[in-house]
Amino acid sequence: MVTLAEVAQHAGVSASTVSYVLSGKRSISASTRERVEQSIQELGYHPNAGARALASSRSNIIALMVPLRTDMYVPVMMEIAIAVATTARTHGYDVLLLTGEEGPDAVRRVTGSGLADAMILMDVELDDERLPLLRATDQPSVLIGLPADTTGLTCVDLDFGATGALCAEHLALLGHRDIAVIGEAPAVYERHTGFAERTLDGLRARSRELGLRVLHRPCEGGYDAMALTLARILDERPGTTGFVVQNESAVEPLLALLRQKGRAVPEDVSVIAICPDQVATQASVRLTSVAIPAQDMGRQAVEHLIAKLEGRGKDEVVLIAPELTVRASTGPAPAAP
Amino acid sequence: MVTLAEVAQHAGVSASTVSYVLSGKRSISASTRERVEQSIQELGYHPNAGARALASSRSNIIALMVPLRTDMYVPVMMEIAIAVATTARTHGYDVLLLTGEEGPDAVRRVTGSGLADAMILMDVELDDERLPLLRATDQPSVLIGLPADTTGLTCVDLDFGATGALCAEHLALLGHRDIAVIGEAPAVYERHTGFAERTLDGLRARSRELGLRVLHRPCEGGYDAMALTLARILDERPGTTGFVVQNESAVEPLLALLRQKGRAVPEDVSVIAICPDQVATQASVRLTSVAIPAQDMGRQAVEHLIAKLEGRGKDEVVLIAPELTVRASTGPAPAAP
DNA sequence: ATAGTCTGTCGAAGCGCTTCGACAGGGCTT
DNA sequence: AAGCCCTGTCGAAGCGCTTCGACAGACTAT
Repeated sequence: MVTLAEVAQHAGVSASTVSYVLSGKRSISASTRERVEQSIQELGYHPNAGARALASSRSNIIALMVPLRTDMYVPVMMEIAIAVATTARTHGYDVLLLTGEEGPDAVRRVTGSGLADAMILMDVELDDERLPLLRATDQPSVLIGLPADTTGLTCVDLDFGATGALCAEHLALLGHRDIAVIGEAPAVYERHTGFAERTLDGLRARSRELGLRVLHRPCEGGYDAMALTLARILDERPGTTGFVVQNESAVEPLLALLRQKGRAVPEDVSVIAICPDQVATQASVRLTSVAIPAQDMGRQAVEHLIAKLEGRGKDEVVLIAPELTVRASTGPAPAAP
Repeated sequence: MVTLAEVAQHAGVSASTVSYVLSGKRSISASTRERVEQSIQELGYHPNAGARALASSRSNIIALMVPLRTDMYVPVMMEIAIAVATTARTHGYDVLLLTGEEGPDAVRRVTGSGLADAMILMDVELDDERLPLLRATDQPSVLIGLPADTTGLTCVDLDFGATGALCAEHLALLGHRDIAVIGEAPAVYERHTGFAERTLDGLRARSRELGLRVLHRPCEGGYDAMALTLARILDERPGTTGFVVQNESAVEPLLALLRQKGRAVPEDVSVIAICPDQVATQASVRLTSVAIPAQDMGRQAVEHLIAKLEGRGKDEVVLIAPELTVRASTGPAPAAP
């Protein structure tokens, strides 16, 4: 293992000079800088992370807490995680992957040990146990998701309220009057993650203004659950012509079932999905959808975190504006029979 | 920040004693141990990761390199990553998330800086640029996947050859004679990741023994690509009655298309998927499938890595035996017309 | 010419921990 | 009773880096 001292000796300067070349915190003459950089190259020097962390009390590591359960939006989580990792690297940070398993203890461990300089939390619940800890520590953090009380916190999330409203608007504009919302699995609502409720609230509020009737049904993914849910919806509101689906694993079953029942998409019924673009374009019908901007969320979370680490940046809630892309699954409501 | 020294003072012992209580590397009397543990509790002490890494030259961190591209098996990757993280924690290790983006440089950086004690690589290509580096360093590593040359390496993977054979056997046993393999996107083959080829080789070899005719077609996911691929297959081999699908995003489109063409599953055609169980059970038909044991792969990779870190454990290739679960998508071949 | 200001470099301290050798004291053996 | 070996504890060195204050030398202002 090559050390700073060896580089210094090789370049004929003192250790501190090498350190300053590396950090740029003091001015160094062009000639020495070159000599040092040359030596670093030749010897293949890499600063020792532990020593650096100890001396500077900054680890250059960001902790990312991902949910342990994988009952929803797995590709989204993955995409966020990857976006976080790549964005962090462009700022010279590495990412430590924590699972939700340890819960609040993980927060204590990370802040206590100086393992990471800051953290990003995903899958935040409305009244998350980790929040008091985050507020108590002076270590910067960013949430991806929105808890009930955001005071003293920085949060990044899709504006799910606006997303719901956008869906309502689109369907209303096409002349639909009775719409159904296929929601996440009941477990998601019980866990109080918030985003599902916010979507629904936004959608309901806008629907009221536009005169839409809304029926909401949570739904486990899969064919059987969807079949049951759809049957109930059509039983209760046979005139339903618009569907908003917020559950990746219900999308394809829904399309198959509609097909099977002889209801053509988009001629007879319209379907909007709230899902990543990839899902929308690969479905059996190219879906009109509101995208979940996973990359953007990950990237913004990191940018805000870095801003806080550098003393810039304040607590704030960043809601990303939803965008609806019209594809082949929505069309004018059929004339009333 | 509480330090070792403060704990020592609080407990009325020396710093080294506290250290030995923590590490258990020397015997400590029950009474002092208790006193020290008490102090640790009271003061809320967490050892400083940087200092520990510097002094012991072990970071207690495992690096995990995940693929940057997300063109395939994303849920599998995620599941593996989570399994790695949780298993690592049970052994006292944390996980550093690296993306494939940096390529070989990431390996240099991690080994050079002592950021991690060991690494796990996913998405290994047959002739991966990172392999020479891994062989050159004395830092332990485990691959998830199988390169062309495994000498000096430890690898964990599903036995895709046996997986292919298993699919062939199942279909042959049911009386099918003409089968088609819907493979991964062409890009996957071009990248030489190996697993797709191995599946095919295993399947072809067993098919030859069993007298099956095999048609292989790579396929981008999605409805349109699948439609094209299926049309070509049925054009070339109209008598095809068995499908093996190794591409998550082709599964549902295939089922929809078959339905649309009036070919009933499993009465007219049988479909086997090579995919995680979750996908198989949530599809519009409950799919007979060979599971991709993501959790198991992640867990085993960590176990082997830990073994190497502890001096036990040797270079070896661990192939996980595939298991075929019969569900509702396969049945006897229809009588010849 | 003198004092004052920069610029570039160095030496030394110290970050919080692990670990090695030393050693006091108690229990054996002989 | 002398010598020995354990067991449990301590002190000190040192891991590789950052950073602070010091300072030599070159330059500017008076």
